[in-house]
Amino acid sequence: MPSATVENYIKEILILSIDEEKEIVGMGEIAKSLKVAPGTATSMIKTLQKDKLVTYVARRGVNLTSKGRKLGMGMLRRHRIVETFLVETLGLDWTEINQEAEELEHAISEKVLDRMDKFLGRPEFDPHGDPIPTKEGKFAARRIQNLIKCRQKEPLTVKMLADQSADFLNFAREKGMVPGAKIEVLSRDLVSDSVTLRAGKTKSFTVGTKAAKKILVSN
Amino acid sequence: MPSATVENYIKEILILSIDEEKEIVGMGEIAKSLKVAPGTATSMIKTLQKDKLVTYVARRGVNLTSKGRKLGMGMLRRHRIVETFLVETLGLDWTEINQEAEELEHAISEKVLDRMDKFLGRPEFDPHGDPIPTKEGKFAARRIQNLIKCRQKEPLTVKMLADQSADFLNFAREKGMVPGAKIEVLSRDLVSDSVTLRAGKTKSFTVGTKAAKKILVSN
DNA sequence: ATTATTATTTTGATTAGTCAAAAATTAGAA
DNA sequence: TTCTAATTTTTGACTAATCAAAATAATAAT
Repeated sequence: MPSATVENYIKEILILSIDEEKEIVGMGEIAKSLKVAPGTATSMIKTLQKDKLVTYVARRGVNLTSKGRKLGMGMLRRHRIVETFLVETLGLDWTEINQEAEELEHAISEKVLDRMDKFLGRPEFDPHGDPIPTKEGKFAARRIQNLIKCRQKEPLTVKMLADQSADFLNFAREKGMVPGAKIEVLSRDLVSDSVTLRAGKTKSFTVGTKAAKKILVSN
Repeated sequence: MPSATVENYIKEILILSIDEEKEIVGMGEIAKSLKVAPGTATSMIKTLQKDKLVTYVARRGVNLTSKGRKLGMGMLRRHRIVETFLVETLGLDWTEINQEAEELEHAISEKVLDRMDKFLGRPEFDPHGDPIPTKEGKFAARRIQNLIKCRQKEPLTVKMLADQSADFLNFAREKGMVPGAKIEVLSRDLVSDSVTLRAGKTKSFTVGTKAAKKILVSN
């Protein structure tokens, strides 16, 4: 049985490699995202290598083995099912669930996880719109994402508005961003903290990144 | 924040002191129930003492301080709410929940616990019939009832047999209905004047209402 | 091509929790 | 009471995970 620490390292390496769309992850990134000293990461990676969860070339980086990838996907599955449960069943706010899930994901047995999954109706996406891996470790085909992460200059469909305040919903409707509407991201600029987009055939407009994160779309 | 290990020691000391109805718990008992070497228990107790969770006199035994008792009751509360959730919501069998709860009780935040408690309707007893401490660390009073009045399809604990005749006591013992035994009422039928029940995991059987009134149980 | 900067790895220490086995103490039996 | 047996405490050692700081290697800058 891998320890909670091992599970965290593997999950983090998987997330980093998905986010940056590359196989090899640098030692610095790992240490930084797990908030440990760089030397700690190095020594931990060596034990992960002994356990055949990663391959590692000194001063190059780390790569998940298929065993490691399987474990990582399992952790992502746990994490996201737990998050979904916290929002759907217990009514927590989706801004506070990550922290909670971070603890629970290590404590929950395969059996309880499966029951929870069943209870929730085998959801495919978590409350952030991220896909929940299947038991076999594969992602569901479509990806629900926000306007910061999604690809640009591609047709997208609004799936959900992750802010239920009347102000926000009114603004969204006014601009034509209702669930089901077709929109497109024209450009993004993190310096000016803005995203420019067009809904349907209307005039393009610009929103801040905070608002953009609340607009969930699928491709 | 106490570690999971500390939480386990304190919970176990509380359980032992409740079970045996005495304040002071011996080192041997602690080591045995936690399955650690005796020396390990001794050294751990010393750190618990430094944290003011127990008082300890060498070669005498261990006693919870009010701080320790509060923590212990909190753990019992966590454990029992989680168990209730596993049975009520996820449909696990009440024979397998202890192990699961043992892990989850350390990972669950106060907030999630409270939401879970609310979701379950603030239950007073767990699936084993043990009382769930309140947030203030007090037990709800147990309700002692006979098999006619008690609720069906719920685990119950035999408390007392209200007929001291040898015949009746022999019959009861033969069926496994000794004080402390876990039983469950499967069905009641006043027309045929009978109550069907099961003691532990044995085969179910049926008794008349007159006998059923003499079997006192608590939930 | 050197030097300066940045990233990574080593080294030596620390903490929590554990065990095995030796030493000490208490309790029980003769 | 005195000796044996059981219990408890001490001691020394070990593992997992961590950090700080020194040593090393790779990258970027001049």
